[in-house]
Amino acid sequence: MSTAARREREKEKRRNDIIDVAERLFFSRGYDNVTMEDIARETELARGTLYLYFKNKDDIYIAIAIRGLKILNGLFREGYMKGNTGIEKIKLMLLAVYDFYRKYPGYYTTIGNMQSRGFNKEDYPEMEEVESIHGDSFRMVLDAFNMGIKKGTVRSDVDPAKAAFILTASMQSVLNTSPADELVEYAVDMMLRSIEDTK
Amino acid sequence: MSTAARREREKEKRRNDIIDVAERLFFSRGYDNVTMEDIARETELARGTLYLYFKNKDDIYIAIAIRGLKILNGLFREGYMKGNTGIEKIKLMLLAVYDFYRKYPGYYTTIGNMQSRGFNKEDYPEMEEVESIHGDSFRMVLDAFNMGIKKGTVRSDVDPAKAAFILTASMQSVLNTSPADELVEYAVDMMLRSIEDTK
DNA sequence: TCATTAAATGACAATTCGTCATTAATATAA
DNA sequence: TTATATTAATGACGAATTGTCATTTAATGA
Repeated sequence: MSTAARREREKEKRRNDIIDVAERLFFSRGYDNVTMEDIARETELARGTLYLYFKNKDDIYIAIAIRGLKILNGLFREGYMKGNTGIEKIKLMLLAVYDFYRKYPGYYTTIGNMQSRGFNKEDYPEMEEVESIHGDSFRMVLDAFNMGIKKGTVRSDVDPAKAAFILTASMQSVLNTSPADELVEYAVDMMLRSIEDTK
Repeated sequence: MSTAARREREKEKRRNDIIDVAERLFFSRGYDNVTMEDIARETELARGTLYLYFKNKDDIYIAIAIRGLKILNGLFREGYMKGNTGIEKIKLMLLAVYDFYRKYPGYYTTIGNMQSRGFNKEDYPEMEEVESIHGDSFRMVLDAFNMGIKKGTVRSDVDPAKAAFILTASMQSVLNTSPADELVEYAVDMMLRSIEDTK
């Protein structure tokens, strides 16, 4: 009776195996220097088979980015939980991005590339999930701002949504420049300084 | 006697014509949706001829980005000149980026794409020029910081190099999100607030 | 006028993509 | 167990596109 269920599991497993192989290859050689043939060879499948699991090469790339986004989102959540005050939560979440960047550089660049490619939901329905995860992360930053303002650790004249948006975008771009630790710390301090309530 | 010189001019002219056509196509359809054949057709040249003027498709793309960088650099210079104090120069240069983004969205995204592709100087010698223009722009921001610190419009505990770097990177990434005017203004204010001397 | 140099051409091989008719494997029913 | 139906996998194929190079065309100047 559970045949169908097992089939489903196996399919999921195979899908994941493909992503495993693909991400290893993409991370080491870059998107353009990996062919579907390469992925097929390493997974010991025929090229055509890959297309039973993914629409095309981009589709695999998005799947990898989603894995990364989930990890990043988890780190965000940790930061959010650990921080006691609003401003502290914000700081820890900014540092979480840095942590992610260092621990998972492959995922980091994959996410960046995916964003700049601008896939649309019509062609790639998984982009819904991307948006959803992103929204979840953003909501945490927003919450931290609101809490900070209410409790007086964040300046009351700060617009939570705008500031949350700007801070996360800025953090991202600083990391895109492959900066030294020192610069990142400095950037975090600068950002916090611009929102901190110092009265 | 000036035959060689004229030849040189004509060659330069043709090169520019190719860039003209290519940028029109790239801007309207995006890099991946433009073929060398398309560019050849519109320039009324054979495909092979394009390769006499450019190493390959990426090479054309870089040439377009360089055009954009020169324009942006000019806007930077304007802002630098117009501003009376250090902080004012900084503000005007940040707004110059925004101005560039609005007036030349095609160049803006081309530059962004080029950066994320990470071309190296060995394969693409023109990347030297890219670096040089970039360095020139950066130097102006840096100068403005130094002046601001000396004259007291910028906080004295700000590290000019780091802050200059972070500010420009942040501005760029905010724009990458296709923001509303309102958000950009807010971002500029936030950034300035973090470096302003308010004593 | 004619030989030399420079510019342009387009046919070619190579790469890689995504499809699809066919084959193989697995599950279900008799 | 055997036959049938369903699901999964295959790889040959056509299409698109890239960059090259031997050949042709045009321009120069002796």
